[in-house]
Amino acid sequence: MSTLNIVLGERYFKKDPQSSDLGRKIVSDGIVVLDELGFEEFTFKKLAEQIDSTEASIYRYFKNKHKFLVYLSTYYWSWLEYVIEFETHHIDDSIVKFKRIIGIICHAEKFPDALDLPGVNISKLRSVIDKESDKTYLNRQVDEINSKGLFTGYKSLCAKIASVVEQINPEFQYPKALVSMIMEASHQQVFFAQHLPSLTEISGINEKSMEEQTADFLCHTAMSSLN
Amino acid sequence: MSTLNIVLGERYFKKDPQSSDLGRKIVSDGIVVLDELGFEEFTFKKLAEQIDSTEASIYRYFKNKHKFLVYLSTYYWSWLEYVIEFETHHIDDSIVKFKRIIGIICHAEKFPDALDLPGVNISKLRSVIDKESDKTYLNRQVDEINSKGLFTGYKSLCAKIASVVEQINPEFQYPKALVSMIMEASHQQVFFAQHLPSLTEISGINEKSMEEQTADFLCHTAMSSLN
DNA sequence: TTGCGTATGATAGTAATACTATTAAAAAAG
DNA sequence: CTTTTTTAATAGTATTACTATCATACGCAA
Repeated sequence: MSTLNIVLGERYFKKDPQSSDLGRKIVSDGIVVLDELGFEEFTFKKLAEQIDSTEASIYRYFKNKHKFLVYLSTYYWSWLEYVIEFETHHIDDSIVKFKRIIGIICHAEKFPDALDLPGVNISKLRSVIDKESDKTYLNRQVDEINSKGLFTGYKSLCAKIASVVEQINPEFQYPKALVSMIMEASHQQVFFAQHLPSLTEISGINEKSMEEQTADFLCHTAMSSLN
Repeated sequence: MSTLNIVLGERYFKKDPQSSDLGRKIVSDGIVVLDELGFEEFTFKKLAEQIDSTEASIYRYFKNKHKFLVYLSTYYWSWLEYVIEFETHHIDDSIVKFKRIIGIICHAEKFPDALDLPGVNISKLRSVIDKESDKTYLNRQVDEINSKGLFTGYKSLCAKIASVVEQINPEFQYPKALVSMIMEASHQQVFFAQHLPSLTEISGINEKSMEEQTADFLCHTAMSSLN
C-alpha cells in the first residue's frame, strides 16, 4: 500500500493541519473522538484533553467544529475520488466501470489497492462520514459555505461519477440526481442497518457484508434505471 | 377540506401540546421559528419570545428541542400516512397505487383532498422536514430514542409503502431499502435543488415544479428497478 | 365565596459550550 | 545567539440548555 498525501486548499482551515505534528494529531485523534462522541457532543475542549493540548491551540487550526467536519468530509471525498481514479482509470467499458465505482463507494477501505492515509484510521473516518457528513450542508449557513467553495470536493466527485452514467446512457434524464441519491444512500443504508433495521433489508447478520449488500442494492437500482 | 386532528402518544411529550392554547401555539409558531432559524439556531428561549411566553413554560411541554423536532416529524409522517391512505385506499392496481404514493410523498400538501391541520402551516412544516428531519435520528441517542418507540411513525409509513412494492414484485429483494431510499431522496433532492444545484437536474427554473420533477425521477428509478 | 388544583409567568441560578484575547514559555530557524 | 514562530496557560464573555422556586391567575366544586 502506498501512502497518499491529500492536500486541501486554504479555505478549509485557518492553519494547515498537515503542516505540524499538532495539526496532524488534531485530525487523526479528532476522527476518533468525533466517532465516539458524535458531532453534537464533540467539542474542541474534549479533543484538546484527549491530545493533551488546549482548546485555544485547536482553534488556531480550525474556526469551529463545523469547519473541522467539512475538512474531514472533504478529506474523505478527495481520498475516495483518488481511489476511484486509481481503481477504474483503466476500465473502458462504462458499465463495468460504474459497477466498480459503486463497489468502491460502498467499501473503499477494503479495496486491494486502496491508498493509505498517514496516521488516519480510514474505517473510523468512514464511520464519521456515515453518521455526520450530511451535517456539513444541513444547516442555515449552507449557501454561504457553498459560495466559498467548501463543497467542491463532494460536488466534483459526484460530477465525475455522473459523467460515467452519461456514457452508459446519454438519453437518461437524471444522471446527477441518480448519483447524489446513490451517494447518500450508500451511507444512509448502512446507518439504517445498524440503528433502524426495519427500514432496510441490509443487515449485519447476513453472509455478505453490509457494504456488499448495499453495493448490490445500489447496483441493481442504478443499472435498471439506466436501461 | 376537512380538518384532521392528529394525536400522538404520551411518549412524544411531557404534556400534550394539543391539550391547551399555549401548547398549540408552541407547535404552530414553533414550526415557523424552526423554519426560519434552522434547528441549530433554534432555542426554546427564542420561541418563547416569539409567542410572548417563557422558556420554562415550553419546557413543561417538551423535554428539549430535539424531542420537539421528533414530535413535529412524527406529526408530519402521521399526517402523510393519513393522506396516502385517503388518496389511495380505493386503488386496486399496485403500480398505479405506488406511483400515486410517490406523487404524494413529493408533494402531499398540494393534493386535492389533502386534509388540513388546525393552525399548522403545512408548507412550512414540510420545509422543516426537508431540512431537519434527518436530525431526529442522526445522533448519538438514536438507539435509545428508537427503543422508546419514537420512530414508529416513520417506520410504519415506510413499511406500508414497502408492502405495496412487494405486491408489485414479490421477487424483488430490497423493498424496504428502496422505500427508505426514496423517502430520503424525496426531501434531499429538493434541498439539493435549492442549495447545491450541481448535484441534481431538479431545478426551480423548469416548467414543471421541483416536486413534480422529483416525483418523475423517483417514479422512474423505482419502477425500473421493480421490473 | 371560599378554597383548591392546574396552568402559566417571573425570576434566578448552574454547568457547559463556543468562542476571543493576552501573555509567557518553548522550539525552530536564521 | 537572536528572532520568529508555535504552543501552552490562563482568563474571560455571551449564549445555551436546562432546573428550581414562587407567585399569580383561572376555572370550578362545595
